[in-house]
Amino acid sequence: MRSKEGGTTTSKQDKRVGKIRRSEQTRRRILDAAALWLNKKGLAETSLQDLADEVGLQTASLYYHFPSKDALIEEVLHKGIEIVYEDVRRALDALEPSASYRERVRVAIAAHLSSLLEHGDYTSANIRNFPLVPENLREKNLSIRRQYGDYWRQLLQDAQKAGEVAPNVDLSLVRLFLVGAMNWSTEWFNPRKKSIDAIADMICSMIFDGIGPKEQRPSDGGQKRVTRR
Amino acid sequence: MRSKEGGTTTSKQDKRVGKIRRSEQTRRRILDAAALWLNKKGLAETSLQDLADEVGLQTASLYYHFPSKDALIEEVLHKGIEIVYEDVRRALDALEPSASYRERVRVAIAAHLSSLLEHGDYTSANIRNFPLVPENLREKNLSIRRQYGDYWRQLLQDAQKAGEVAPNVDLSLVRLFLVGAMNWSTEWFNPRKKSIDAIADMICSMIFDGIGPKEQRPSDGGQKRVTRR
DNA sequence: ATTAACCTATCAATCATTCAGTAGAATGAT
DNA sequence: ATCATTCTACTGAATGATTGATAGGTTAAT
Repeated sequence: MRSKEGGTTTSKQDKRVGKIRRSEQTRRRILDAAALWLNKKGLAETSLQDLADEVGLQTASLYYHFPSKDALIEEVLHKGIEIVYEDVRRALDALEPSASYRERVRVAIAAHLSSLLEHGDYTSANIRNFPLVPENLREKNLSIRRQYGDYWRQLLQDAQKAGEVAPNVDLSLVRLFLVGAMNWSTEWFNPRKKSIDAIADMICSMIFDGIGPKEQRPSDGGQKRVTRR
Repeated sequence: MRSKEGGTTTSKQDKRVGKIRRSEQTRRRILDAAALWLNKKGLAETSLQDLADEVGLQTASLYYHFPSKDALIEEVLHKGIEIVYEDVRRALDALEPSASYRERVRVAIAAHLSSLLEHGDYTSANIRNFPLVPENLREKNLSIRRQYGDYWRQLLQDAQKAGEVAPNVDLSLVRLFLVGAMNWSTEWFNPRKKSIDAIADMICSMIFDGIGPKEQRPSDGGQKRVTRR
């Protein structure tokens, strides 16, 4: 997020050290407004006029901060996955190394859902708009999307290697299926009905144990088997 | 599909009995073109100009067949779910009454996927555009969507009553999860990689048996338990 | 001769974008 | 401390292109 461009703490003749550049603020406000509108109305019904109104500017002023509408949208979309990716990775990194893979998957699901449904509009704006956004806007998104996909792939592979996923299971289908189901949650999620953690729990046991009737299964308490080698 | 309006076989002064009205054909072609564009480009980038070009008409001519763009889009969207709903119901009705619920679910999944990925653009146009389409276009869709949801709800409830789904499973989450995952398949499905039937099979056993390692599970052959009372 | 099916021409509205300007803050020179 | 200059952040007006939509005319089949 604070990576590119020297930005606030530039070296040469930037006297306002601790202060944030004024334009940085409105730039951010424009992006926020765009994420909001993209998420609520979709790209089809998000005009620069709408964004300018939301921020309290003239449409022409947006061009001081962004070279084009496409560039603006692109940045919102990029932030979208970047945020999910970071959230999920951070959540997994925070786990103890002894955590089972089942627990890891559960945490990853919860983090993805939380990022999608609670943390602002960027993530959901991305997920909801990406499928039908013009190709030229998608291009810059593809690389980081692939990275995120690989991250999940790796997680599931490790789980399988550790014996926590049956060896005959097609991981790529599991991944697509799981991510798809999570992404679709923007369409039905209602925070007053069920918490994200509860949903993540249920999805996890559904994925691992299935919904079929259990036969004997000696009720070993479940997740604390710590199968690492 | 053939419900409203007397249509082709009207009573009074309609001489061409077996023949299809000329306008019916082009009307259909317009709808087809709309479904195609909606699916490929999305509503944002589907203009009446595009549709007219695709069909070989002038944009003004579209207004002979439809009162407005909204009405045209609405009809495409409506046909969308209508088709899935019918496909799934037909597939289930074709099963022998002795079929297990697991088999029923498998067939329902296959039918939904097939309708979504193989049978023309209407279904996928609906699924992909609905989330971000303006509200006034969604209204007429909601009723039939709810019906289709109820249909799945009923199927899963029956399965649970019959003992083929564990009693403690939250069916509404299963349904939302399953439908979401299926609907997302438009984003990744590749017919050359895996057939729809194969995918349906895998999803089904994933949902019922889970991906976790199997313990003893006496390999009873599976689906032929016929639990109908 | 009537009607069904489509066309030409045109409409106002909205779209993203450009450009010339400007108020006010920051800067530098005195 | 004062004044002139430069730069930042924005405005106002206008651009051409495209949008959905309307009105009136034309053709072809019955």
